[in-house]
Amino acid sequence: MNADKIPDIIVGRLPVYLRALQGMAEKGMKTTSSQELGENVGISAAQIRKDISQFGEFGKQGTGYSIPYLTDKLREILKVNRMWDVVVVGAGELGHALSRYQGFTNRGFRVVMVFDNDPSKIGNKIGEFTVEDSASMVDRIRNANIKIAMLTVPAAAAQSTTDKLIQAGIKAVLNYAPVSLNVPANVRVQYIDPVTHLQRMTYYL
Amino acid sequence: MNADKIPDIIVGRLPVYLRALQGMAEKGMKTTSSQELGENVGISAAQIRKDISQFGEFGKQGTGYSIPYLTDKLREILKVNRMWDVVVVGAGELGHALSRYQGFTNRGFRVVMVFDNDPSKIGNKIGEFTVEDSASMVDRIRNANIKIAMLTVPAAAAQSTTDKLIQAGIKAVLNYAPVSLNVPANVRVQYIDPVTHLQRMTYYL
DNA sequence: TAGATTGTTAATCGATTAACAATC
DNA sequence: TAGATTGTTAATCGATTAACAATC
Repeated sequence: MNADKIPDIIVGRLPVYLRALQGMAEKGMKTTSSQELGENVGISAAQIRKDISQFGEFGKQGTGYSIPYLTDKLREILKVNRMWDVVVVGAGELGHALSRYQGFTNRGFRVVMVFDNDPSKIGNKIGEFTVEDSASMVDRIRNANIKIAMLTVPAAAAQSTTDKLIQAGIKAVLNYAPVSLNVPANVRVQYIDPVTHLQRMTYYL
Repeated sequence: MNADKIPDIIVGRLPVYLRALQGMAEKGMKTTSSQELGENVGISAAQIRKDISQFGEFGKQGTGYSIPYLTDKLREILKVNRMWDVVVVGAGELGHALSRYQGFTNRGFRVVMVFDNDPSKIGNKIGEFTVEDSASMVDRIRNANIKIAMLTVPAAAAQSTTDKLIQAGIKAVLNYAPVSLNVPANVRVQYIDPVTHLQRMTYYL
């Protein structure tokens, strides 16, 4: 469990393994092998064994990996064996969809607040949430000790909103705005921009 | 322009460069350097020069890169100097948001059809679109010669829907369902699962 | 011109794969 | 036991960085 020099590229594959294992569990499977898991996720068996073995010896020769056990271990490693509170910033259609998404809770996350700076949106209901004024965002996030934000504001507002989030103590940003963000080294950003993903595929068409 | 042995990891960075250049152009900038572009996107200047030089000599010593010229070249390389028709499969909240997203058209894509298999959704209007029955999907896509799909169906339906899309001639799938897809080698898949992105960050929290 | 910055080479660094002893 | 599969090592493969001549 040499927890501190694991390459990010390995960390990035663990959630994919975890997702596959949970899918297998739903099908009633009890064990799997690096071979089978690899076929499921499109990664070589050798790499899967190598990745997993960075964190401990979770398999058994001859029989492979216990799905519930490996699932538990991965959840522990990724720190999703708990519930993380998340804020949504930007109450447009995408923020709306994320706020109501049912797929977070059984994977370690729950949306707890939604913000926007548009007076015509502030106060609106989104499911159980009321859209709050961005003006109170920094205090609200800091007081609730929230560390994760999903950013669905327009590109032009993304950097300035991020700066505020960092002031508020946010350490992880899932950025849906189509723009690169500048953040301090102790803050993580992940990017979701459908267009960059599409453009990456058109190259091959 | 050795167009055929470019590593995928380089191809994957080009859309990010392109996005940054378009942002710079909007600010009225006319030229940039590998240094400046690198700071913008968080990549070393050396790597940016190396990546770009795989495709030609697009810069000038002493002055850097012309933003409009490099933009044109990247659009050409990525084949987004044209408009790609895209289908949305799954008319839930996310499919809804994607269907109405205004950010596609100026970056090479436009949604042209939306499908669902839920009778309560078929026939509904989403902006200018009418949700069509998935039963007619294969024919409709093949007849329109569409190559790109965005998949926003539930996880349980994702693989079978993908199989139909491939039958229909789809060659690129942007998969929002939280599951790995099995596809032939000539079909590309990109994954967008907010939870895997979040889990990749919680590791460091 | 002098200063700046590219394109490219060589060196370094890191990731993946193949292979197999250990062992369930 | 015999067969299967892990964990790990060494070899290979690929990506990144540093450095600098070329040149705008």
